[in-house]
Amino acid sequence: MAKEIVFRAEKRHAGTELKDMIFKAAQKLFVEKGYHSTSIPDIVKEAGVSTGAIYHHYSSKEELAREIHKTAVQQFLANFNEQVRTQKSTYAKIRAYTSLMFRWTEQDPVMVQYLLYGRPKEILVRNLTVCSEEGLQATREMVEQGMEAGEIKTMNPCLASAIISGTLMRMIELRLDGLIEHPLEEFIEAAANNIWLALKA
Amino acid sequence: MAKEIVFRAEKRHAGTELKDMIFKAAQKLFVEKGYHSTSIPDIVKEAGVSTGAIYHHYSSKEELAREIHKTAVQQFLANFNEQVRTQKSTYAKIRAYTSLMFRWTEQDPVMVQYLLYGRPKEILVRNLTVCSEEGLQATREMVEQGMEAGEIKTMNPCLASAIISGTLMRMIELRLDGLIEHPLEEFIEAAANNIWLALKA
Amino acid sequence: MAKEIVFRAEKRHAGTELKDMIFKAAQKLFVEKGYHSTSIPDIVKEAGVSTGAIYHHYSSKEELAREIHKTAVQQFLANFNEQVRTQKSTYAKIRAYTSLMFRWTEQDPVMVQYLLYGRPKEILVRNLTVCSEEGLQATREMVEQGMEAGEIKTMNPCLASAIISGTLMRMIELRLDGLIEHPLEEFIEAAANNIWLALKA
Amino acid sequence: MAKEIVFRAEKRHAGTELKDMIFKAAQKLFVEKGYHSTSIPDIVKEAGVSTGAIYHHYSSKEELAREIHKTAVQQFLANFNEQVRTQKSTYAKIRAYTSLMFRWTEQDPVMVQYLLYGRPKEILVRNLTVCSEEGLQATREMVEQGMEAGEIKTMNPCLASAIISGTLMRMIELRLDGLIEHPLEEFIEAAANNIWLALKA
DNA sequence: CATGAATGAGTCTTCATTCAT
DNA sequence: CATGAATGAAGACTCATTCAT
Repeated sequence: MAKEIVFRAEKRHAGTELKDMIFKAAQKLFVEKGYHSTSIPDIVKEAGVSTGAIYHHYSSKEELAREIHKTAVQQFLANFNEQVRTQKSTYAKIRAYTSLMFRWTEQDPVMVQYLLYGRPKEILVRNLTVCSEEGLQATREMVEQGMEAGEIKTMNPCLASAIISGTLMRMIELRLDGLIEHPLEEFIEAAANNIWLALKA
Repeated sequence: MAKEIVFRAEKRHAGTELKDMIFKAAQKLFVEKGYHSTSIPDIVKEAGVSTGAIYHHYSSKEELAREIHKTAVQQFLANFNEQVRTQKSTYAKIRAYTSLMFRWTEQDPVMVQYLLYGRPKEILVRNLTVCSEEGLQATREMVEQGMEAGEIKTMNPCLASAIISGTLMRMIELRLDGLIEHPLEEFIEAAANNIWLALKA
Repeated sequence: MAKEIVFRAEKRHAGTELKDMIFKAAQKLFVEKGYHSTSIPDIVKEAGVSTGAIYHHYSSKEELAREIHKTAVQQFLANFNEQVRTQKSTYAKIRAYTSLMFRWTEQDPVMVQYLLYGRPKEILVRNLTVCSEEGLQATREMVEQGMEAGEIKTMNPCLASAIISGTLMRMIELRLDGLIEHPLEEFIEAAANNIWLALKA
Repeated sequence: MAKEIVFRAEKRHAGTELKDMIFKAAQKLFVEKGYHSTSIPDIVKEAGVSTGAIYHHYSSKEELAREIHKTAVQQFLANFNEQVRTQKSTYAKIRAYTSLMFRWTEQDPVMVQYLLYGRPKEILVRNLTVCSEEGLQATREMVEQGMEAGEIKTMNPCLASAIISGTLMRMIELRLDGLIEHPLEEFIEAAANNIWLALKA
């Protein structure tokens, strides 16, 4: 329980410090104020770089947003593969998934917020959060394997996925909004167990 | 089961047809393209009214968005009070809640979408969807009464609420995104039952 | 000295109270905030009438301004003819002119302000205040008669007029701006006498 | 008398040519058409720059107007200090003041017009022309020193100031309005002398 | 006569993006 | 690589004016 869990956050393009400063400043502002309310001048100020520098590293504001999104997704998937997929039983997977998301939220709320709210509705063509798209795939796969193995009862996979990801996302949302005051780590056990009650064969 | 359920959508200020046309056009566009990507000229075109008419009825684009939001919330609460609160047992309430939201989604997806995604993050100060704020209150109350009555097991109320509203919201989201192809009505029974498994004493 | 001096301010179009309310509200606002910063809605609020009423009585905002201007000029000329022109000696005329303007300022600052600042530069084609145009004529005539009579020394009539009207206007301006705290009546004697020193033969 | 008098008009921020072009175009238009009747597109056309350029150099139309005003005041004060304050006798000062204003009017009527009419009534909070505020201070000081030195008779200083500045302003006004057809330089001698008659001890 | 909802041209301003230095 | 002045299309909003009731 005391072993350190490291959340993957690979360095982007080593050597380009400026690019990283821009990335972080933009990520912070996009989450804080939203994509449209964040102007290039805002990022310029926050990152302490010049306008030109931004366009040197990203072809447009949109690409910058997409890049941040992509990074969030990649981190999510890497973490999921490493910590969730590797589990044997479905229950263990659900517990690991819960643990992953709750811990990550406490550790890097900005990134998780981007994953949840960064719904690039007005940016990207498709209208899905990470948790709807890549996260959905991952959750669905987990559910279907669980059913095949007879660990999860026969039910509509979408419903099963919705119970898992819906509950987790909602808890995170409540925590980020300040409506839950305790660290989410305290709820890992209970959340996973109750979700399991709804699904188990 | 066959009795017609009418969703409350009271007419605003009879006689002000234009106001209503503006309201509906804006609501549609805000959901479709998002608040910031919807310009006043867009609304003008969609509603077939003049720029001035919009500002005659709403003091600003923001107030227009707020008004739409408020209406959505009011309808939600009215429906909730009428259809859910009146139920006796907690299970019946959860079932009624599920039924309400799933049917409503099929009947007026635009309004429900506004309730879910209309998260006026960049508009209002607080960052909560209806389902986080008013909806949260409603769900929480339901949960706490259920616990007092011994129908729901003792657990963190936030978690219990998250299981209920998270699952419902996620199902609706998947449906609105086209990832669930069947009408949500088909899932009322199953969703309510499985949520109940996670909560019952 | 105690006899009541009445400043002419004939009623406009007896019977149309509304027109008068509009006139007064507009006059007040034009002086307070300037022509361009006063909107029709502003006048509607101040006068407590409807938009339509304004356009019923005046064909446009500009005409309203012109009407106010015209009225101010007419009052000025009527007062001038009655109180100044009737004087015998040039000194008496200057004294009467000074008295007229200073007393009027104390009695109806709004009207006088309109006369001075109401420079309808952006409204009318010509760029002259009352005091430049009609007032100029009046002053000039006074000056030229004084010269012919040998009371005023031979000098450029424009310069003579400028000394008279310039001094008076400046005093009024300082008073209206609050830089002179005593009523202008106290300065009638001194102002007239000193102006006279600059002009007398 | 034939020595060239140079009116101070220091260059602003060398290297920012555009800023200067904007400044001059706006100054011209504000004088010609008034602040409110001059639109940003008007300035864009007149200056031959882009909209953005204006906002790159000035934060708003209002700030632009204020900047022009400030510059006019600064030039006025610099000229006043250099040419008027340095004179020994009060008569010499009045003569120098007259000379300064009349010559300046002929040389840079736009700037002087801004000083006189640029009354930023609807822009600034206070309602005073340069000649009412900074100019007033300057004139008043001159008058009070003259009285202390026994050169000007004892009288209300406001009245004395009004005689001086009122006469000058009025002459300039008449000249700018085309009612005086000769260059004001021809009137320096006479104006100063007659003003002096009204004030001398 | 009076009303005030409706109009739409025009206003100031912002901001993503480019490019000469 | 980096800068930031310059661009201009597009945005939200205002307001004088009209007209059906």
